[in-house]
Amino acid sequence: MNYWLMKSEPDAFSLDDLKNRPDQTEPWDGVRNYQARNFMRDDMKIGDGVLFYHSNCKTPGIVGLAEVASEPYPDRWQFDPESSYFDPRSDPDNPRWILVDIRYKRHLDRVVSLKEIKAHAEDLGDFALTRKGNRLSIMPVSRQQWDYLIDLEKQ
DNA sequence: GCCAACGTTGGC
DNA sequence: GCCAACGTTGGC
Repeated sequence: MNYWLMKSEPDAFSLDDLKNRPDQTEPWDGVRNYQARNFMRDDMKIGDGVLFYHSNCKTPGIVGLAEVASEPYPDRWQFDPESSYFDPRSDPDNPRWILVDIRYKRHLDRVVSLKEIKAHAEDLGDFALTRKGNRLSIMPVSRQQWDYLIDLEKQ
């Protein structure tokens, strides 16, 4: 089992939005970054743990838990010319953008903020979230980091 | 709203 | 293949 952190802007799609979806499940569409795509396409397995992170908001941080809920499959918006996610260079026979579904698990009792995570950077070790200039929207989390971050919730 | 970081694009 | 221009991300 692998662990991940996935960023979302709450104004666009929040953890509450995920919770309120039918089956509490949503395709993680709109990813147009190759590194993030590769994680979804090559490394994610059904049941993998997901830290749901709110970015670009008042208090950026981890707000809850989700899980990978599907095998990888093509993002349909890449073929829709009306969509802002349309990619005219994606070949339907060999789709460029691949996603997985994400299912809601629970909210944390409180937000574990980026500020707080940074304060524990030394304990967390190498972590994409706290690396300088990090812009990845999907990143791997080690088991140790997962446990540590969820432990912070209770402090 | 600002701006640093950084990925992508396209001319050459 | 280089690299300047440009667009986006995302913290602050």
